[in-house]
Parts: sequence; C-alpha cells; structure tokens
Amino acid sequence: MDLNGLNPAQREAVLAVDGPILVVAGAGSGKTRVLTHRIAHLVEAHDIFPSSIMAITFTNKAANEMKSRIESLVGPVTSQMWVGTFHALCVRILRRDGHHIGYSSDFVIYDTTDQKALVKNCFKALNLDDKQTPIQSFQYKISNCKNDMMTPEVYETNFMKDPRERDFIKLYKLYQERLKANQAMDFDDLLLKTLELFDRYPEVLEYYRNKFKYVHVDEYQDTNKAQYLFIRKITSKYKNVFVVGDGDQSIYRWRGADIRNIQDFEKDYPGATIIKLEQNYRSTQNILDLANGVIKNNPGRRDKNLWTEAEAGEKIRYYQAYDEKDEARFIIGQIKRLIREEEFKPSDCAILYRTNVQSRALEDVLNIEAMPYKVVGGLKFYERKEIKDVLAYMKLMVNGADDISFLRVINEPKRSIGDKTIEKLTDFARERGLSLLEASGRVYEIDGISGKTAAAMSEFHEIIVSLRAKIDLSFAGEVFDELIERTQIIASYERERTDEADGRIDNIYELKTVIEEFEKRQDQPGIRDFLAETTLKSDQDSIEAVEDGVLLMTLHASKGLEFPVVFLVGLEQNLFPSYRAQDDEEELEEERRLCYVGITRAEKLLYLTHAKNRNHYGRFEPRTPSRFLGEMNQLLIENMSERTLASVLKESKPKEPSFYDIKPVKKNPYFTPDMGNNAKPETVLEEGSAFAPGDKITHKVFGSGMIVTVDAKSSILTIVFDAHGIKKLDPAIAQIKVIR
DNA sequence: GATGCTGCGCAGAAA
DNA sequence: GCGCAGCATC
Repeated sequence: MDLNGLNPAQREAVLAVDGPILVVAGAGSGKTRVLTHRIAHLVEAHDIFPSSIMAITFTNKAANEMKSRIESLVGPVTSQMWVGTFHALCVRILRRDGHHIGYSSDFVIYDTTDQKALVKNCFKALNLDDKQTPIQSFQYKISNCKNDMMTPEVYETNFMKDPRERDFIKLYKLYQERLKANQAMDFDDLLLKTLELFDRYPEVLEYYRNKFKYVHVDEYQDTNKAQYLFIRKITSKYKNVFVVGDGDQSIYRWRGADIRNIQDFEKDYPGATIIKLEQNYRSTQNILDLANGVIKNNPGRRDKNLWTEAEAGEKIRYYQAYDEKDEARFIIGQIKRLIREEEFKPSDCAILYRTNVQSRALEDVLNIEAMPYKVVGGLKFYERKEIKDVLAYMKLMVNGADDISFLRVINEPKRSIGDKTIEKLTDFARERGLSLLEASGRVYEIDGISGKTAAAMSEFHEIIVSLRAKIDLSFAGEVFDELIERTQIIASYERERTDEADGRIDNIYELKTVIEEFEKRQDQPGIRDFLAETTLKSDQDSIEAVEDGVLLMTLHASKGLEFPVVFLVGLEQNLFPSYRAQDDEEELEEERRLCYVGITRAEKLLYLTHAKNRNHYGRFEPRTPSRFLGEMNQLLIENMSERTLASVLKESKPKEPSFYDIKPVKKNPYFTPDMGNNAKPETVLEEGSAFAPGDKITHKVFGSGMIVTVDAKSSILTIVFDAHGIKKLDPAIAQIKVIR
C-alpha cells in the first residue's frame, strides 16, 4: 500500500499495529485517512482477517464513508469487517444473541416518540400527575440514567430513601418492564442490553472478544460510560484498541459523553501509544489562529496547536446586525455576492447556528431571494406522522408484542375505536397477560365492545396477522402495497382532498421506494432490518451533496463536515454561549468547544455575525455580544458593519457575575453517576477533607441543606438547600458549616 | 367518538 | 410566534 501521501505523524499512526493506541486528531488533520489506511494496512501487510476487524463511528454517514474508503484500498473483503455505529453494531449482536436475555431476534427499537408514548403509558398506569412532573423530564432522566449505566435497580438502591425520587423509581422500573414485555428497546437499551448480555453470559463475550482482534473507534471523545465499557469489554482479550478523537471537539456532554474517557486513555490502557496529528489540511492559517485563540481559554486541555502549510488567507469577516432579519439579509447578500463575483456555488456555503429556531429568519430571506437551500435536521422524513404510522404498522407486523405501535395505529385511519374501547381492551389484555394485538383477536370475548367497534377491531387484527404471515414469503414492496390497501391509509387521505393530505400520500409512496431500494441493496433483506435502519438514521445521514443549495444546520450537526465558506451566526450572550452556561463553568467550556468546532469547519472564508436585538418568544429583546467574540484575536478580524468589533466590545463589557446570581443547577442533585457498579470514581475525597457528600450543612444566606457532591479537583460543593434549591459553592469563599 | 378551537408553555444540541 | 394538549361541541 502506498504510504507516501501521509505525513510522518499520520504514517506513524498507520504503522502502529498492536496494543492500545490513541490518535489525538485535531480538526481537519486527516483522521479518516489515518483510520482507513491503518485498517487496510492491517489486512495487506499483516494478514489480519477482515472478519476480526471492527470499526465504530457515531453516524451511519461516517460508517458508510469509512467502508467505501476501505473498500477502495482493499476491495470487497471489506464486507466481512464490522463497520458501523455503536447502535447498529449492538443491534447486530443482539439479533444474534439477545435470546439469552429474553429478547427475540424480532425485537423493535423505540425512537424518542415511541419512548415518550411509553412513558406516558406508564404515567397513566401509576396514576402519576403529568402536570406536576412533565413527562419529558422523566424521559430525559431515564436516558441520562442509562447513559451512565444506572439501571432501575441501581437507582433504587441509591435513592429509595429520598421521597422525591419514589415516583421516578416506580416509573423507571415499570418502563423497563414494559419495554421488555413489548420486545422493544430504546436507543440506550441497545448498548445496555449488550453489556448485560456480556455480563451475564461470559461465553457470549468470549466469542466476540476472540473474534475482534482489532477494534477502532472514531470520535472517541464522544463516548459515554456505556460505550466506554462496551469498548473495554470487547477489547479485553487482545487490547488492540485504536481510538481517534479530539478532546477539543467534545460537544456531547449533554447526552452522556464523558470527556474523561479520552483524557484518561493512558490510565485505562497502560502502555498506550499516543500520536498527535496537528497539521491541518482544511483551513487557512487565519481561521486556525482564530480557533486556537478561542480554545486556549479552556483550562486543563491536552496541549495541541493546529498549523497549516496553507497561506494566511482572507481575514475573518465580522458583522453586527440590527436584528435577526438584518443578520439574515447580510448573510444572503454576501452569499449572492460570493457567487456573482467569486467562484463559489451556493453549496459551498454553510450557515451554522446554535439553536434550530434560528433557521426561520434565514429561511425567510432565502425564500425571498429565491436562493436554493437545505436545512439539515428539522422535521425529518421519518418523523412525519404518516411515515411513523406506516412504520408502526410494520413494527407491529414484525413484533406482535409491541403495544406502543398497536396503540399508535389501532385508530389510524379512524375506525371509531376510542379511549373507552382501548381501556377495556387494555384491561382484558392485562388480566390474561396478553399483548394488545392478541387481545384484539379475542375482541368478542370482551364485555362492552360490540357491534361496529368490535368488527373494526377484529378486522384490524386479521390484517396484521395475515400480513405477518407474508413477511418472509413476499417482497417487501408487495407486503407494503397490501398493507396500504387493506388499512385504507392512502384511501382515507385521498378522501380529505387537501394539499396537506396529498403531501402525505406522496410521502407514503416515497417510503415504498425507500423500502424497495433497501431490499435491492441487502443480501438478506428483511423488514425488521429496514425498521432498525430507519430508526437509527441520523440528521447528518440525510445530507446529500448532490443538490446545489446553501446548507443550514446547527453547530452540533456540522461536526465532522467542512465547507469553503462558513457563517457562524447569532454570537450573542445567552444564545451562544447558551443561557444554560451562565453559571456553569463546565457548560461554558463545552460551548467554547462548540465554537471551536464551528470555526474549524471553514476552509477559506469565515463570517461571524450577531444581532443587537432579537425576537424571542415573539418579543423583541436587546442582546449583548458573545463573550467568545471577546476571546478572539481582533487582529485577525475585518469589519463589515457600521461599527468595529473592538468598539462594540468596549461598550458592552460583560459585568462580573455576582455570587448571589448563582442559579440552581438543573441537573438532578441526587444523581451521582459514579454509583454504578462498574463506574470509575468521579468524586474522590481528599484525605481529611472537611466536606463529604451526605453532610448536613448551614450557610449564612441560604440556610440549611445537604451536600450532594464534592468536586475532586476544585472542591466545589453541590448543595441542596432546603429552601433555595441547588447551588454550587466553593467552600473557600462561601461560609459553610457542617452540622454533626 | 370525531372535530375544531383555545390557551399554555415554550426553544438546547440527538442516535 | 408556534405547536400541542385538552376541552367543548356536534
């Protein structure tokens, strides 16, 4: 294989074969190149079986790209490698071995909507008040728990003494029971159940850790505790684990990513080789200097400085807008100018924002100017109601135990089956331990359901059961046609005769095309694999490069991508950085990394904009410029608005946050993620430390409370005050007395 | 049981 | 300024 195209650091990484290896890969330093060449090198130079190679990514898009790049190096043997996302690889393992822990290979995956429906379902069953506790908060809490390996049992052991946690414990338990009963897993379960399988059936783990002699992980800084453990276990035999990542691009703390996984790699894998890739092949020096200047403000990071052989390039362009409309007009005006006067296409330009709502003003102007564009994310095809309905029908066909899908479609299209009927059906099913689908087949035994309603339900049952029998015998397209025909889904939309309904019909036909294409592409096509694939699709996966249009997306969605021209917009306090970072240093650091990610997406031109005023909840509010603008090297910046950044910043110096401004931290105070059985310690108490979690204390202003956590490094205390909620306080400053 | 209207709460990023 | 949930009405 030709290694001449690689720089020395890249070559070193490619040639390192055995043992744990961490490649610290700065933005644009060619990490995918290193990963693919390394894998090809294993096969070609070391005769490693392709089937003993695993490569894990975070998006399907990244996985597909990696697969095709490896394939161009080593050919069709690539198909024997396991290349995919954590979720997809876990599905593969669970389909094969999930039966050990009570899951049929036909289990379905619940997306966030299904998950919400199930949580709601459990709320009802437990008679919980959804006005007091929003359903969504429990949904998030379950996911957070799972990300940190906190099962209902572990959670209960830790928090059963706290009366405020009782409802949640009950709900979490029931939720887990029902998932199992429905033969369903949520996103997080895919990992947790795989780990449970490995724990309870060592022979299963033995099989996989023998099989995968070389394991690769992309974007290692984004791994959460469960993913970390998955990697540890599967590499525990050969310890040939090759991870690539960049702590400065860790932006998924909110979904459980733990930056310590990459920071502590050497500790976790003694004798690890560390290789740094610092040469950047993407951006101009000015762009890199700006990015380096911002990220330097984060303490405690691995030192790393991106450099390039490219020229300094254009200066960074700055514009202060009057409001979000003015901001949008400026941006689209610039794009038009770039297309007219320079050699750029609309698709060379990306507009990156912090929150999805910011796309609206931009879209308005893009529409007015008739500029083609594409919003990444937003309302996705698979989130549309009609698509979800059809998919729910298919899930139910595959897995009759799936009560959530049953409830979704039993009255869709309308069959005159309402709440009362559902209640009777549910009671009947529960008494006899049946699934709702099974119960619907015995509808004539149920008291109180008769006539038209009973007939409709019986027919529904018959449709599902007869289609299920055909799944393995017919082409998916045929089954699909029959499903549409017999359920009258399209027919009922046709009767509506509205543009909206016509759109839905088009979408359903589009779904049929997608299924047929899937069927052609697979060796052993199956509806259940199609369902898994669609559920696990990400926003990034849907980005198509074919169309020529301006791309609009959140900063999060932009990670891993690059564009000749980048507009980084809405650089305002409490928007970017988010208001949630106001009094939370760690959050702020994450926002700063996000800023770093945004800047380093740009190849040639970078624009920074913010508005003096912005509509928020329909109210016109004055805004102050982002502190990140203040952290940038002004010498790199060129002014395009009335006033220079320097003069704007001088005027709006952010005031020092006062001690009493500290807001309650939103996180669950009782939530100490390190209490899971396999966890690494997060808060190590120093010897003789005056404070420990659980201590009762008093504070001059906030009164009495209890210490929840003690940060090992900063010794900052998280305290729940009886009357003031949760605060983070530094005992070196605040006067805190322990009551013993 | 279906449909249409009102008002509340909201919008942080997602596989 | 919008979407969804809940309620009133047919």
